[in-house]
Amino acid sequence: MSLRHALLGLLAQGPASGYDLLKVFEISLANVWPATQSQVYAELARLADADLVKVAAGGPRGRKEYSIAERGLAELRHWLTEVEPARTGRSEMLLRVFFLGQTHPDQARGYLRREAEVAERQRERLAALKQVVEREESDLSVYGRLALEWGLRFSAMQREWAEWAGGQIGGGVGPEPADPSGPVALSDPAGPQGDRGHPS
Amino acid sequence: MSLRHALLGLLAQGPASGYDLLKVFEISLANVWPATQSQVYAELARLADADLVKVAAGGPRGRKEYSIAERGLAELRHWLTEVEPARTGRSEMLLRVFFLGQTHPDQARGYLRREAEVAERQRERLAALKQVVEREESDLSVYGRLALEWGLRFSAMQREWAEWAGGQIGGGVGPEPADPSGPVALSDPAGPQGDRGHPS
DNA sequence: TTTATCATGTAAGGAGTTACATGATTCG
DNA sequence: CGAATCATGTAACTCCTTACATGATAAA
Repeated sequence: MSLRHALLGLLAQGPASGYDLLKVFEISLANVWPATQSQVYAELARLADADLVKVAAGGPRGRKEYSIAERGLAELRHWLTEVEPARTGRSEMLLRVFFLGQTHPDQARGYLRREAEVAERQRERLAALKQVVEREESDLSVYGRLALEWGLRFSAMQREWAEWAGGQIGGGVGPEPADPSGPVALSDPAGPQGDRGHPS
Repeated sequence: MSLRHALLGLLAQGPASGYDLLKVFEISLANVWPATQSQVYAELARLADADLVKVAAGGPRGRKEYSIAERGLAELRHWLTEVEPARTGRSEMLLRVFFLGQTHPDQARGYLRREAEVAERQRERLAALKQVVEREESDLSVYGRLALEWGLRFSAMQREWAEWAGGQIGGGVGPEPADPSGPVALSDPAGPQGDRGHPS
């Protein structure tokens, strides 16, 4: 139920319409908590229904201005300080890594190289944003900067890991004979496979 | 649709029942792609229906043994090499960071300190697992190791960031007067807020 | 006047979670 | 015999995505 809290958090910084909030999701929260138009409008309606926000209808073109209510602020603070964050990460990127043995080493290396490149582009984008933010003496709060720094560190880590990982694969760099049907092909009858690593 | 590919990936390593696969999800893929019992059984049925896997019914107690079909293997390889990974990360942890200005600096620091501790425990757990894996001369494929290493690097990064971030907050370490209703309280009428950082 | 932007909603479906429900077999 | 484990499924609900649908106002 974190979309709810994202909306409360934004409304705690000042009143806004669904449309306004949507913009913030696109520009600013896109990489932390993406949300679609459908979702935002629906959740705002629920929030108003639960008296966590107040609505002032009647702006220019059907515009509704939402502002946080006492109960909403209380809920936000409760969530921030007393609710244990869910850490159920899903990573399509890592899921693929587990099964990369099903491809040629060359393809596995290619996959990791592309990941390294994507991470590097991301890092550069954030580094540029950081420059802008620092130069402009900031609209951006301390906390926004912390998130930005997380992104920088994450993308640097990701790039370094992907480069290292690419180097770990096989010895052969040129084309090698394909191994017949997988990496180790554990098809023992005694149930499937032993333990595997579990990161994050 | 990655649960589908996770199942195909596991079945590519050898036949298994839904129950077997569930175990793998609990032990091994839990941190990369968690899945529940409901989900696994339902998806296996769909997979069989689409002829991506074959079923051999009739084990001891209603046990059904699934094995990957040609089409399934083709789909798996296609996904691994030709489908661009979705990078839509959601992070409850970072979402909170954005709104930490709604609490006392002390509480914000507390939050980040707890995150650092959680990350450190995670790191230790993975480091221990790495030792085991290295000592046992490994059932764990090269690729499992790559994922494990990712987890180690990620949790180290997370811990370092959280410690650094805690230090960035306020100057005051003792109790400070609460600021009335938020950090900067951008309640300007000219639409909501400027740009904010967007990490990963 | 046409186009872009502002502004809000609904509907259908996929994916995930939690809870319920049932029964067979093995081990102590 | 009773408990643990093996083994499979269904139902209800929440959350998210994609697509459809509509209309007002501001700027060129």
